[in-house]
Amino acid sequence: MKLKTFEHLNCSLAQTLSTVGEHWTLLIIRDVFFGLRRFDQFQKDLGIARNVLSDRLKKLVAAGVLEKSSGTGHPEYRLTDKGLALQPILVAMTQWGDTYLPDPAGIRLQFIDRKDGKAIKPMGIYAADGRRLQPKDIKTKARTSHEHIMPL
Amino acid sequence: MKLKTFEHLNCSLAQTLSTVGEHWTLLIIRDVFFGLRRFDQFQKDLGIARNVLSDRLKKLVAAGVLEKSSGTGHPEYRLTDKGLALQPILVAMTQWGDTYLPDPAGIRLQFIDRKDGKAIKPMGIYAADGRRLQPKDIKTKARTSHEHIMPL
DNA sequence: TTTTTTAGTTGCATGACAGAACTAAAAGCA
DNA sequence: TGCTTTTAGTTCTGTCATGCAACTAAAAAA
Repeated sequence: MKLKTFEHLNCSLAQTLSTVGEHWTLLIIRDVFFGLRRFDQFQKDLGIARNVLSDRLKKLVAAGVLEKSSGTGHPEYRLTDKGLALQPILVAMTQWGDTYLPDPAGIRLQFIDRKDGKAIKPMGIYAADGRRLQPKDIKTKARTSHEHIMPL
Repeated sequence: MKLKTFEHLNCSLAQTLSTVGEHWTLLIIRDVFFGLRRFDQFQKDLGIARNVLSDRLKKLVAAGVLEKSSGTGHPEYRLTDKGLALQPILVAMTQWGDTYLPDPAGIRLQFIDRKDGKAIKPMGIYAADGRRLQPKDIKTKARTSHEHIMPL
């Protein structure tokens, strides 16, 4: 039996996971944000099997998250706008890991605003006027049906 | 060969993915945010295989993301603080899906601030003073070594 | 008590992944 | 130019993970 997809759930989170939720996928994208561009760079950095890497890169290009350079020379992979827009997800996951699964030796890395050299505002959910919101402060309006305390 | 873990990468993103990056895991957590509490509710809502659901719930409890009610009565699963802190990740993934993998019938759901009924500020990366930052506006300081344009 | 619902576990078939070996094109070098 | 090395994959094999159905046991309902 094939691996079940999430498409039967009409849910934006499920759609996102169908695109970038497979094993290794977000780490490959991280590497591209890091500046890596080529097959062997990803392979060596992550220690991923070559056949799996090949499969993931194909799917990411097909999904419009990565762009593969065409023409002569060795292929290079870059983020499209769609791929760049994943940045908040990656930063949020990184900060969660830093907080709840810390390295005993200390914080692994910090995100810095180039302009003023200060740390970015921690990822979180903010109201239109800038107040920080907690899970219970939020409700959702669904196109289809009912409201929940905090449905996703 | 076993499924390779990400622990050889000393990276907070990899640590997070080791905890919540498996197939189905984030959708189960979404369901708990939704208010679902019990085994069969998750199973019916997601259509996940029962053995896999059983495995994922055990791991999430062991990781401290979910809490299983003890004592008499049917077991219930709830989010710990560690689990509640995943909310920004879920919202960011939901919004990315809404933007880049939209439902032809329109936006699936919106996140609303209970206090004023307004939509939340879109997930993104903000400077300490509130400016919105783009990928190239950010650098990182790593404990270990070099700086990158936007390493994660 | 009997029945039904809930929460799992077990067993099997197949797909997905890890690892190594192989191939072909591109790049570097004599 | 020809030879070698690097890069970017593909192919092959064995094993793990997942999907599905059937089974069990405890709790709840009747």
